[in-house]
Amino acid sequence: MSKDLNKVQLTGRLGADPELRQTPQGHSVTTFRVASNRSWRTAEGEAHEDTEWFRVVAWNKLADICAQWMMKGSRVYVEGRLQTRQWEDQDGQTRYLSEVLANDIIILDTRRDQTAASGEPVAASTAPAATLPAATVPARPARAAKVAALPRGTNTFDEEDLPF
Amino acid sequence: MSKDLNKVQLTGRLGADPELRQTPQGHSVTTFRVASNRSWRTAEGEAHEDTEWFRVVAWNKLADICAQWMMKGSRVYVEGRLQTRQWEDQDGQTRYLSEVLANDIIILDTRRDQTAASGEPVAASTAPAATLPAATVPARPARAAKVAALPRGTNTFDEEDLPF
Amino acid sequence: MSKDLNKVQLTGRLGADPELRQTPQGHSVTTFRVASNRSWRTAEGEAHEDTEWFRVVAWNKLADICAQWMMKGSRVYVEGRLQTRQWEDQDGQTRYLSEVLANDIIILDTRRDQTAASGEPVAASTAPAATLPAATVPARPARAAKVAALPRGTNTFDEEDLPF
Amino acid sequence: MSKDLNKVQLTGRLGADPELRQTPQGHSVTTFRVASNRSWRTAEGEAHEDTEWFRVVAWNKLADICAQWMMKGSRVYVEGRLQTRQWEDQDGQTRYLSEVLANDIIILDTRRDQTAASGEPVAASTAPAATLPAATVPARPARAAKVAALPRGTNTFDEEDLPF
DNA sequence: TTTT
DNA sequence: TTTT
Repeated sequence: MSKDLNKVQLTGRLGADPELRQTPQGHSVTTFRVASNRSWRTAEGEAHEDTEWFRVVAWNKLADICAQWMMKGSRVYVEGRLQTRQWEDQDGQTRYLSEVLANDIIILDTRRDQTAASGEPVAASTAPAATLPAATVPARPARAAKVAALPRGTNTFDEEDLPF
Repeated sequence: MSKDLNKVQLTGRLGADPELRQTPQGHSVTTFRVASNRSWRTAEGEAHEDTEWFRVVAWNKLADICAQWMMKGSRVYVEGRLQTRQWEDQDGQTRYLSEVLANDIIILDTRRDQTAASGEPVAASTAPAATLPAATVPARPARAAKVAALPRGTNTFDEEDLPF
Repeated sequence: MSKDLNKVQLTGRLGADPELRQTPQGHSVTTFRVASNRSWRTAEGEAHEDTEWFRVVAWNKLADICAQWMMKGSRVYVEGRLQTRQWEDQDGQTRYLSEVLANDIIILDTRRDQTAASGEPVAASTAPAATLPAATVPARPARAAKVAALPRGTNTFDEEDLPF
Repeated sequence: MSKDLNKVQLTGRLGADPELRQTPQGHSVTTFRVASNRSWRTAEGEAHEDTEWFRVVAWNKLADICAQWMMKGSRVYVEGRLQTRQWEDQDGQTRYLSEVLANDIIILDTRRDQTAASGEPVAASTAPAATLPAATVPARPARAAKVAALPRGTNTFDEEDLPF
């Protein structure tokens, strides 16, 4: 079996804050949705625009960084591979869900109103990169993990009991 | 609205011959499925492998080239953007289908048994690139377009009556 | 001869304003340099950082957009192919210069002090995308084209008399 | 300092066998040159072709795999980041050399006459991926490391005494 | 210096 | 559900 390329690259803005969860084994998993905008002109010169939504999943250290530095409205670059989960629904229909399993994320900007609560900029506002030491800023409050279902695990971690 | 990146790149082999159809407006549309293989080892050193299937759509000249030069088993590089179509099924459930709208394709090799029928290599066997003049080789027989449904058009062509 | 992949993708900030020139045939050519930063940790946990400089060339409409919307400090995404020009210097030594021939550019943000002169934001500050109609904003003053040398042309335009 | 994208992706064929060397610290370094072909038509329909040569460097395990599985004529996919080394030559001129520091390589095919010597296919002929267990095939004879100069190290390994 |  |  040969090795192939499977790469997705996208930029866009988060539609909501990322959701951080912990697996029973103690691995972090963060999911979020990204709106990627496109604008184009028809042959006649009419302007159009369009938004494509991506579901993104990040694991472990990358998951923690996402939860800490990104929020609703943040603009990000995401690179990863596309994986499509497939299952039978209650009506016996095959259902598909495609998502990007991230392996690299660059925060292109954070939301402007990030200073709202405190009145002064959180470090994240000048935070260049996802690789900055997390400890230098107060993490955003962890979101509760009201997790349930047990879909198929990713192959990176061989877990059968993911929290989403 | 800002312009964003939405790029998918994959290599893999076609699971079946490409399907070429014509829209009522006379545009060519070719669809095919690509199996992209991945192999990896667990921390313990166990070998694993996995296949991810992509649905790919190509339009116009690129559609014609795909139908002419590619077949079941061909190894290809595909680049395009990911688009997810979404609709309500008969049970009122939202269904999703993600596919790659190709804008560049490189034929990495054609199938080995391409000489099977005739006993001599079809022109595709020496076909270097997707950019070769199509007229220099006999096209593979067009597959019948037993087309029906009317999903959402792609924005590239503003068509409402796609043949697939 | 087969068709191959030759793709470069980078993000970074412009080290200086882009330089726009016109060829004798009336084609626009814009060049600029981009600083792409990288940070990493050694195995021992020491932080390091590094800047890689890219020379970028854009042609025609893309060249005009770059000159109009980008300036020193702008953060951009650039995609293109790498080409290395090569020549003999006066000492008979072979010299090389690699540059990215851009085919897609996304402006990720413009410089913060873009309002400096006028006290109010130039249109570029709200400029979402490189694809906006150029006519809606006053172009930055064209930089003079004090052009001279005649390096090897790009193959896109078959010109022998480039202005840089 | 922010984190940026610096990615090169190319396909092409090796102009010569890869050169494997060992650093004094015992790290493997393999270098090779890849010819990436491009064909295009002018507006008038004339066919043109062009070859771009890339210098590629791989380290450690990836270096070993390259040396073992690739040879002159092999077609490969290479992904990495571009780095430009710069130095003063004996005439005080600044010289530049750009190369791709590989982080992923896919072997797209091996050379057809790989069976030449033995009369039967080496395992590499069916070798799908760069990730196959090296031990299942006889390695190609290691090339001698007649190494000398001391250019600037790559930042991945913090070595000052590279063998090329 | 590759390949078709 | 994002953003300009």
